[in-house]
Amino acid sequence: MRRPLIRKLEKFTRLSQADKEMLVRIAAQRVRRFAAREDIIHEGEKPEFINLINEGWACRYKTLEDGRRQIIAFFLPGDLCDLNVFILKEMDHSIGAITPVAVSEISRAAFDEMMIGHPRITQALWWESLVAAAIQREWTVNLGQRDALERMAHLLCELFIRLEAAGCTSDSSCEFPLTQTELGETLGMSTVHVNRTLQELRASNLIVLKDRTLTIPNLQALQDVALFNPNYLHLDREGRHLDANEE
Amino acid sequence: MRRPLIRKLEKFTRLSQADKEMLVRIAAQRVRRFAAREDIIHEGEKPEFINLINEGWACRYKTLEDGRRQIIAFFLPGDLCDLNVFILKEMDHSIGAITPVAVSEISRAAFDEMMIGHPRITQALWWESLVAAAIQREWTVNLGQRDALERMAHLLCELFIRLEAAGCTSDSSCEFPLTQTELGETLGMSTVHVNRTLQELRASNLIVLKDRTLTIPNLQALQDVALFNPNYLHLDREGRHLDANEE
DNA sequence: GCGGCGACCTTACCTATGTTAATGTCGGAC
DNA sequence: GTCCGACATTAACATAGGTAAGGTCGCCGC
Repeated sequence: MRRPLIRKLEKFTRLSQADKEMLVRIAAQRVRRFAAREDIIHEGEKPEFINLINEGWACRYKTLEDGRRQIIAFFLPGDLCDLNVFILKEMDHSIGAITPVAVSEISRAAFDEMMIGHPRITQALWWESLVAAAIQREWTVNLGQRDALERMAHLLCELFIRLEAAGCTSDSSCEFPLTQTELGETLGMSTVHVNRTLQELRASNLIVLKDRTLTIPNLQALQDVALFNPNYLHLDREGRHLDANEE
Repeated sequence: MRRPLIRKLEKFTRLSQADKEMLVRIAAQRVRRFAAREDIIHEGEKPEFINLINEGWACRYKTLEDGRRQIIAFFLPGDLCDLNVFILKEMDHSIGAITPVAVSEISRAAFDEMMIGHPRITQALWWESLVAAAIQREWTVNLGQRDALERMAHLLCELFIRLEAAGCTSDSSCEFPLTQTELGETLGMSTVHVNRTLQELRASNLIVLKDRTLTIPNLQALQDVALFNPNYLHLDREGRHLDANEE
């Protein structure tokens, strides 16, 4: 069985056996499953748990009064929703499943226990939440400055690299469940233009996207058209070059 | 002397006298001043402190290789830069002064001391960082879904309400130091279009903007054109209706 | 087997916003 | 007092991307 959270956190720091057991235990209790398109939590509800995505893809989204919808973030396997959300009185956005998902609910008590007894996990979770914030900032840059082609390319690079960190890719391919409508809601463009843009990336041999599978034959080339700089993902562990025996 | 941080945190919770003294003490040590346009910290540097803006406006920004610049967030008096940034190896963006600013540097040690001895402050700082994340999400929605007029109106509403929470407004006016170029870099539009959009808001009597002063004669009306919903700022304190004696 | 539906693709046309460039205004340096 | 730079404004024109409409295909329920 894959443990995407552990795999991801180890990009940041080494975890002890006890740390890993703790994380497995946390992820095992209170697992809920949702069908594709189902809401995990809805705007206005009181948040009671930290959600951890174990399997599948989910997203944050927000809907304006007049129906326009914006996808604000994607949650991939191993992603945590919001450390400490329970401080807030109510959700200001919704979280919905994109594919069928398995989610672990982490209670306030379990979270506090972890923070006290496992300083390395605490550090690693801080890191993961700082990275999540950095991703959100990069999306701001993406929407504000890049044109449609760059924007799409950037999103694909990011998702691919994040999936890789969670151990959800093989070679240069990954599952890719997003519809063109969802891509449009993410990138702030119409489905028509999403289609045009994907065609353009295909025509340049930058991507192969078919049957919910994405292949990126030359990631560097795609990064180049996206003006993609992976530094915001903070995946380079302190002293990583010393750990030749990994990956 | 104003204490915008204390004022803001009290929107979330009541602080004890000891809490307030702690915050004053923290804000007093290691104060640095920067001129307008100067960088407080630059992309690539190692973050060593949490920065607290005491006076003036600053911003996060990021520059693409080809020179395009996106302003990612504004820091107003009382805003903290990033809890726990020192976990990261290097900054993935820069923070620059917009006006002359006074910044308090909070060391890792001072931060830890506060976390241990002052649980209410800890809670309040968590709240402030969750709100900062919510603001970043709302900017994603803003750039993705709203058109130029809505986008500008939304930004103005947000800034005004945040300044109000920090005690930096009087009646329906506030200082407003942003140039049209900066507004463009924030909202992902050209300066020409920023100008057109401001003219339109002025013509509808939604704003008065002159000599670096912004007046919003009817905030509700501006919120209506922006499709602005203040819930993401989480300014309504638990049981606020019980505290009739405030504000 | 048929009707319906959702994902996807396509075309033709239209508009919000960008680009370029000229002009205006104001405050500071000398 | 004049020169200069920063900022604001305006106009004329260009284009990226939106809208509307329709078509194809595969899948599911009955």
